[in-house]
Amino acid sequence: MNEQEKAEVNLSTEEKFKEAARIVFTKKGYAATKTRDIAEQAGLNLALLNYYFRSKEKLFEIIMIEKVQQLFAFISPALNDTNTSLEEKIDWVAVNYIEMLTKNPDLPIFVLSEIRTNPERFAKIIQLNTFVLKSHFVKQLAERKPGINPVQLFLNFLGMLIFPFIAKPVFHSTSAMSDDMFNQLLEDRKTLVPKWMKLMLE
Amino acid sequence: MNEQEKAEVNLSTEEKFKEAARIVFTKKGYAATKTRDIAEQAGLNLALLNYYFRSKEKLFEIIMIEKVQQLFAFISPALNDTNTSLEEKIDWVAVNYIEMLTKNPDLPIFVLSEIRTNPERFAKIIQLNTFVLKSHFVKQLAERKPGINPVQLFLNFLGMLIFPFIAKPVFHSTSAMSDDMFNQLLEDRKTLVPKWMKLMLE
DNA sequence: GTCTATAGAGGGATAGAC
DNA sequence: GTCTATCCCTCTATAGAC
Repeated sequence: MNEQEKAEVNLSTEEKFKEAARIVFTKKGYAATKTRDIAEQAGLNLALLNYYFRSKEKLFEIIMIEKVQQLFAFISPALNDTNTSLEEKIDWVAVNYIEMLTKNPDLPIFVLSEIRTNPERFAKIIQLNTFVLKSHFVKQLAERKPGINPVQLFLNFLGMLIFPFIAKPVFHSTSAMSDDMFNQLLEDRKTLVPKWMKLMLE
Repeated sequence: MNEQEKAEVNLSTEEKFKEAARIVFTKKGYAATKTRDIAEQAGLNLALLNYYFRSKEKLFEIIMIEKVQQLFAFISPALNDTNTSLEEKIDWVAVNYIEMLTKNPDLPIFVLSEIRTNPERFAKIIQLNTFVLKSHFVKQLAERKPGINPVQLFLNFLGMLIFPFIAKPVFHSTSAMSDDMFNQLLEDRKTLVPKWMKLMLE
């Protein structure tokens, strides 16, 4: 038994539930997830879930806060770095965001569809103004292209990074593209997206 | 009572259920929708739903086929028109797709998240190869930019059109943007997206 | 902390009267 | 075709033994 296996076995009961909840909630969404699914995934007794987290709803909120952070706050420090140029931000975010999303391909559609289903719940979690829409990155966009709403360019940037992951299930369900082809496409995007963004800035 | 009101009142019971189901399924998703919600929305007795459609699942499939058609097949004829240039296709699709999605803003995230939750179900519905990935549009992209996978450019095009609607709930839940601002942004996109696409083709 | 058993509510579906 | 009443299963949550 290696160190990682030991670590997994030695996870606290609470942490085992959270890890199981991450997997099941992300895959099925809140409404379609049964507490029994989570207990089974965790290999633990169902009654313990309520002992540790009081309710399905409370456990979901814990996971959801994590996931929203992961999706939005991941790029926030880079976007707000006052010491980097617009081009440097674009290059860094494209590569690192695509890598993070490749490891968590269901993350965007999970978070965005749960927000749509229950928007009120998320007003408190997301501080979009601070993190993103008033970021240094958006200020730099506004300076570079004064005639255009910087949100337009920001949407293009995020869209070009995130949309392939949103559309992925369509390719999959139709067998229109193999996993290898899709991964190659994403790998190419790490350099292509910055190239296209810079075209839009000229 | 005007003609339209008459038409609504005179809808068949079956059609009233379908109209109610469109609204509720699209807003909440399959798992979170109760058959009682649909009956209430339709102003009809719950037992009738099963009389007409046998089950929630069967009613959902009927609505889902419609919605998938609406999202994908809407642009298919334009993309497969052998008499129009690449630029003409881009111009037409951008304007008309944004207009259709403005009337159905929940359509993309609804369809894409249901496909993710249950991919098998959709293999039969979507003929992506024919409709989209092997379209005349993609062939034209491949000819224009021989060095690059045309799917990359196609993803950018669809992403720039669809992503704002996917991200809309985020702006909304954070009150980061008013409805008017968002609509103006979409209106501007009808000419901006074609402009950006043509930059990528040079 | 962990288990079994079960309460209690919700939701899909149907029987049967009209 | 449409209604009321209700079946019955599933799911969340808790009581209570260990």
